[in-house]
Amino acid sequence: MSEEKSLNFIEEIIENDLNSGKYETLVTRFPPEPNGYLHIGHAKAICLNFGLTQKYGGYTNLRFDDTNPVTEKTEYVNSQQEDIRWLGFNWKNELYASDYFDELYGFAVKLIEKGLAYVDESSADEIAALKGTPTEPGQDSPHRNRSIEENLDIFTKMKNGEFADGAYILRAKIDMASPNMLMRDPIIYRIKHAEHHRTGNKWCIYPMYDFAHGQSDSIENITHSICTLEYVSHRELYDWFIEKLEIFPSKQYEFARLNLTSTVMSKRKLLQLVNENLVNGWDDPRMPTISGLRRRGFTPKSIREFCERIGIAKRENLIELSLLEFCIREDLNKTANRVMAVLDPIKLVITNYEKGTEDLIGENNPEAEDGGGTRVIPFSNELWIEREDFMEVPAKKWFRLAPGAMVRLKFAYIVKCEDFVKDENGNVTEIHCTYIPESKSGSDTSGINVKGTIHWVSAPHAKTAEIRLYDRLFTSETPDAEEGDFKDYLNPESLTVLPNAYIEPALADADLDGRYQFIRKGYFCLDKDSTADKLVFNRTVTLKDTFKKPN
RNA sequence: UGUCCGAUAGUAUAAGGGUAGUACAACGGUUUUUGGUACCGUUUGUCUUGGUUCGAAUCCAGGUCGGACAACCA
Repeated sequence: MSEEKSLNFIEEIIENDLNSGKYETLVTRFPPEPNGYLHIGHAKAICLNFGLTQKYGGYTNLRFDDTNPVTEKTEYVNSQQEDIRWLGFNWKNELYASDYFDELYGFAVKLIEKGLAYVDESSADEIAALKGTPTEPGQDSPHRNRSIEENLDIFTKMKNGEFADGAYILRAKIDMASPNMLMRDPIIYRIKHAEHHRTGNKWCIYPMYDFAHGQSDSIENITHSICTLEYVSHRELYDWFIEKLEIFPSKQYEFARLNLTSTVMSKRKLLQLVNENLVNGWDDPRMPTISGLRRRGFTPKSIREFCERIGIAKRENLIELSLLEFCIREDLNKTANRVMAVLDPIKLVITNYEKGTEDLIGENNPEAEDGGGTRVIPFSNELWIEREDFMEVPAKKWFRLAPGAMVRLKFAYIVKCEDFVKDENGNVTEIHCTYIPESKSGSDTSGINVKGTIHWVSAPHAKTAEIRLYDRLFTSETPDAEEGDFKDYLNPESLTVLPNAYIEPALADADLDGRYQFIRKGYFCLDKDSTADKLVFNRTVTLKDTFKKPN
């Protein structure tokens, strides 16, 4: 028997509509405004819309909602397309609301002819004054009852560029006393003498969102127009236009947008972080943008998995960052090769190692489906190890290096700490060990069992690299909800740069697509800032750490 | 003071009148040449008050709490 996987509320609606024969083909759309970069919240909507048509058949359009020429740019169109493709989705048609400007203009004329729209020369303040409040009804504009002929005449002149911005607007004639503020004669066209990224200067009037979105859905025969909760109150208007215009009845459904702990998601706030140089651009690896996550080392698969796991519902939610971290660890654990890098080095000298150097064999990834293969790792009597792997006075349950203690050097020998050197400030500068020749990894006949295994890099063979460690961008789990400015809660330690870490020589061939586990330190990837002489690695995420530090 | 939407473990999400389940998190254990992985286990929940019913997370009514709505933005 097949496993019954439960459906979310949108899937239920779709299955009902398909089973009842209401629709034969499912058509959805992803409709971003090209005015910024896509973030993980958009990824949720992308996975939903494209995922639905992958599951039920039909197709998904990519439609740019470009009805406001002053905020939109081709640059954003391109970056948004790149991000959607990177996530692994392909749209059926690439469309633009601006493709429909002629048709939309015709719809406006039709509404005027039906006596359902009028031009209004009131100022923005005057309109606001008559709008009422959520608890009080509004009042009719003095221009509400102009003749159809006059409305048509002025609207034509608006289109022909005879008026300055703001001189007139076109409003739907609905009900100034409606409990829904959006139904109080909403503005549907405004004059904007601005160059549009696609239509250039052809138009000087542009439709508002409410007069473009539903009609665009209808033109494309979108069956299920899925958007976020803040559009719930727009649905009444959405349906009103479709009804009065007598066009294909697309239906709008709303789900709760994604909120993630310790970050912000609003475009306005992300823009502020970029503009005020609080991060290094839209693709800063600390940003929740798709491009930031990509640069950080997240995989498309991990993001799709995340979107699958968070679910689709109508209640507001705040997802814990740990779920995103789980998703990327789960993917990388199976795919990332294991290598060794020492982030905070201290010298370890093996006093009885006479061979000079030796090539050892290391497994690339025992968790990989194909076994991962092996590589050569050079070894010598002088190594770099992690400073935190040595304690002069070991804590309870410490099973790394300490005076007299033994540990396994990963892929190599067991060593015993015999001595250490301190500088005049009391800092340990060098650790002296002896090794057990019979304990070589893979052919250990020593019979010695040690609890600790530490990573290392041979000092004479090591390459250096810059390593960038990232932590959560905000110290508050809910920076949006805190008192005062959200920027007051930025985490000052969200970025730590280690300019001179040591990496094993095999990493010299790292490329931008590679994903690596630095053994015991986390998952890393090469950053685009790398040059031939200077490699830069980003830490995608740490390994899960269940070691309870003393104290 | 209005209208609309919502409420299930710490966080999400199922159960659609009949055993409140799953995942992440947390905690404990086994295995381990990564204090990782894998495997096993533990803790924690139906906002509230009534009603309908043999039986309610589910249906109904009232309340409480949270969110959205007064841009010539989307």
